[in-house]
Amino acid sequence: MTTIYDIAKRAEVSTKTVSRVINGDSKVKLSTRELILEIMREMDFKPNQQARQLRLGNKSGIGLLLEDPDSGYQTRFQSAMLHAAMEAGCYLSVELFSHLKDDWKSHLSRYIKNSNISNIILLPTQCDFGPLRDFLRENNVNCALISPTNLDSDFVSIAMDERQAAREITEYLINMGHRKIAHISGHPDHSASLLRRQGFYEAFEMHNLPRPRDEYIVQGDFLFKTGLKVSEELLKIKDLPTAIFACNDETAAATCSAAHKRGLRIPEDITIVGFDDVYLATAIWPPLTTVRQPYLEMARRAINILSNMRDKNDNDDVQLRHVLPYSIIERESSSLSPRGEI
Amino acid sequence: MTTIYDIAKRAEVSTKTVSRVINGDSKVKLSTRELILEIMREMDFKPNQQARQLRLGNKSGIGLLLEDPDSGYQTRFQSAMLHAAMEAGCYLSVELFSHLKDDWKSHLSRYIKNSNISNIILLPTQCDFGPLRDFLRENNVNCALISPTNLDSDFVSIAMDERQAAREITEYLINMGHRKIAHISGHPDHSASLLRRQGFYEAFEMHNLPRPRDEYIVQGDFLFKTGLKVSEELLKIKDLPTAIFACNDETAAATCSAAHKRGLRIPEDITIVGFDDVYLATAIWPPLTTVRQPYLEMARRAINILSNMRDKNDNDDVQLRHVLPYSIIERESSSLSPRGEI
DNA sequence: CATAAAAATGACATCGATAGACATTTCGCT
DNA sequence: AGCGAAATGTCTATCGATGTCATTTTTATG
Repeated sequence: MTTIYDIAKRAEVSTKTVSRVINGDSKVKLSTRELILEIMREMDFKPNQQARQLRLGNKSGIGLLLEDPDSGYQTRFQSAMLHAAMEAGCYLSVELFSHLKDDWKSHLSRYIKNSNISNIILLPTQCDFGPLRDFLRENNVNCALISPTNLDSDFVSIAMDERQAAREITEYLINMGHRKIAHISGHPDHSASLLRRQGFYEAFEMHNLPRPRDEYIVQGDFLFKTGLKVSEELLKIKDLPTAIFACNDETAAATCSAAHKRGLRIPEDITIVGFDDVYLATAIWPPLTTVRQPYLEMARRAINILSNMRDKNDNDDVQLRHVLPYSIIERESSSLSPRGEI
Repeated sequence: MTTIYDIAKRAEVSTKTVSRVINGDSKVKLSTRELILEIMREMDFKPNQQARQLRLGNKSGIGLLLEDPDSGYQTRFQSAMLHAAMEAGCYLSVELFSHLKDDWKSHLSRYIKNSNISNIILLPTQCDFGPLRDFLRENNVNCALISPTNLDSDFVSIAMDERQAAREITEYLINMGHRKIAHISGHPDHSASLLRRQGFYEAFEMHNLPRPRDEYIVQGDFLFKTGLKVSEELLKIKDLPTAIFACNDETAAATCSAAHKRGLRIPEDITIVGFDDVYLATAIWPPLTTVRQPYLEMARRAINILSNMRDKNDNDDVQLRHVLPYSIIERESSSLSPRGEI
């Protein structure tokens, strides 16, 4: 293993000077600096992080807690985070974690210490679990909360406007001539479910249209399986809706399956739109019209904030709340209302 | 920060004894050992890994290189690896990595040094990239190769029998009465493509059936998009096959889409089967009959081998080649041949 | 050219845990 | 009581990099 001693010897300087060069510390004569850099390159020297961080005492790792790797939403975020980390030249440590297990504290504290983590990114719905936030706060872990329901006075939150997005995609349906629009909502404990449903209703209000009847509002929970069950029920209604806004893409995909099963053509017979824009959205037929979460942008924001924070001491001027723009992605699962009338 | 000094003080023993307990070193009286363990638990003490590994000089991290997080296969493996790592009580560091970029070496060497990696799990097709293997070998990184084409005398390989699985699922189709069976093969550079196609042909030979005509064998590349294109072509053939064996689930899903588009019912009009059993397989309608890769079993094997290897010095007795059993998962995308005859 | 000020560099202790070489204590047993 | 084995302690060097403070070299100025 190459150490700064080897470099120092080759460069005929002291280890301290090499250290100075590594850390861009005080003034080192240009010629020595370049000589040392050249030698470091030649010998493919990378300072030992263990030793460095032992001495400096600063933890630096960024961790991402994943609850359910089967969820398209979490998968998408994970890959966006990995990309963003690569761009930023830092490393992300991904860990499966569930706050529902009763030994979550010891699990987490082991993880933090072993992986030298001082920054953690929390996804919904863990980002809203109070005891988790408190535990991390007590352990001096910085957090970035992705789309939290409740803000935190210490931690940065990065989100998109779920309600507005839901309103906008509903308005899109209204503008396509749809009036009989159903909604399959998400898990009642997730705030996103509420926000998306609120946005859905708002669109009707803004267009001075009556709210869809209760029959058209059914309860899902973001999962494909449940989506399949409830959408099968929904499609048994005699007076079928002409469009369905599903709380997320998994549910929308399930709705497509249910529609296919009943021999309904999409979008000719029924329009189906989703939310999130996960991979699944383009891996089914027809590809889903949906709301694209700004995954990469959110990931970049999170990674940059967290990796800059450790440099500064004054974290006071960090903007705590970030809302990033989403976009509506129009694909082939939606079309004009078949009757083309109100 | 709690150190062994704090523990020693509280337990009224020397740091040496604490160290002995931590490392299960020489004989420590049962009562003192338990006292110390109890105090460590109480004070939530975890030995500083930086210091420990700096002293011991043994790298320990296990890394997983991901090339394409959009691939269901890689996603599945990743989540299996995370699970297995959690079970084994170790940490997995996931990193996006492409051997196609020309700075892959420096990227990798930075990664290895920064994350303190001494074990890496390679998925197809990176596990067959010679220069990568050599580079890791030179850097004293232990590897576990998942489903490699070519074995390695230094590295463990963990695989399933792709050819036999392909044969078996084809036989399944034959036994269901299908004779006109098409195959969409994978990317020509992946050995899995070849193996799966060979298995496909083998099934016909074993049943003394003529090989399907060339028209029925088309070239895909494992991707949904390509699958959509080629399956659309395939379904234009006048004499349609009654079953299609797609090289993987993404391609099978695309084939389902193409079939839906043409108004074909699955499985009534056409049977479609995939390979891999990724999430997508159950997130489309109908859910796919497919071959299940033993993800978790392979992950466990890989993690266990790698994390045990660092304990022993004699790696000579490690079994180099592991072949794990797959299974055929029958779902609703397949049924008896519509004509029920030969 | 002398000399103070500024710039560049070096010697050494230190971070937390470990281990080697011994010294010392405790304990069970005859 | 006394012996030997087991248990534990003391002291110190070490891993690789960096902070503190002292020292050397260079530069500027009268």
